[in-house]
Amino acid sequence: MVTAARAGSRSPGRIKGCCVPLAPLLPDAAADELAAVHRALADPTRVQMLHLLKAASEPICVCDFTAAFDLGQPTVSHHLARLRDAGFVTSHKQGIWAFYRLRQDMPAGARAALALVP
Amino acid sequence: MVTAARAGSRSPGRIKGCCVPLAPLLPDAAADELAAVHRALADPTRVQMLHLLKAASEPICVCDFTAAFDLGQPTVSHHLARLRDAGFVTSHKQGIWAFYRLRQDMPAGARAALALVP
DNA sequence: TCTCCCCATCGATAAACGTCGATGGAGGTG
DNA sequence: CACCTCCATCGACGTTTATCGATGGGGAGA
Repeated sequence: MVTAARAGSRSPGRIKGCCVPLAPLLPDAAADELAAVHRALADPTRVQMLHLLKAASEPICVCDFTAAFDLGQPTVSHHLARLRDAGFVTSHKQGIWAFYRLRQDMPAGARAALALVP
Repeated sequence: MVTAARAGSRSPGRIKGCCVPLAPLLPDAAADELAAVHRALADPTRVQMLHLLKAASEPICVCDFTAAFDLGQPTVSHHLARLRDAGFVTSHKQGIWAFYRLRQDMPAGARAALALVP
């Protein structure tokens, strides 16, 4: 309702200066998914992890992350799991070690967000 | 330390299959700032708000957001304040109403993140 | 086999966050 | 003036999140 009139001048039915018609909202699923992708990048440690992975030519093992971040190993594992759940990385075990790399078939939203990381 | 040897073949001092040299980390300030920008988009309501603002040709008043989101007015105000603190929007009061619009001089990080919102 | 190392998971704790109801100020309208 | 609307802030509550220490499994090496 309310067909407008922000100009404040003529035009009847609404002397009020607000209540412009708005664009339709995004589908809830789209907004939730976008928010989820950004939540994965909402922590400096995970930003750094993706930065390292973008710069690396080979998969990086958890022990390297643990050495780089001055954080406990369970915390590092936790962050990597979040990046994996958000679709940014995959892991594979090789002998004793677990290696993480950027996913090749990264979801579109994740790929776009990753482009913002130096 | 540890000059490498991922190939697993020759080269002494490290038969281990991990511990590749990593790229330098981002400056802490850069990682924190990036994380802060993404944290602002880490909620579906704020994603929708930016979506509406991108589509709007004029500033949007708080009462419109309140009507659009099925949330209490204090909550809407809270989200808008977060978007402002993150550098996405500015507000100005006009009579009784408070209008929000995208900042023209948006920080580079915010501008890039905003591009991900449809 | 026994032992050590790497790592994912669990449980706990403190901080941050989203939401609400209540309050109060600023600005129109009568 | 008194009254009403709009909105920012405050205090509180429940949920999520980041972090840690402890635990346990899986693989390598002695």
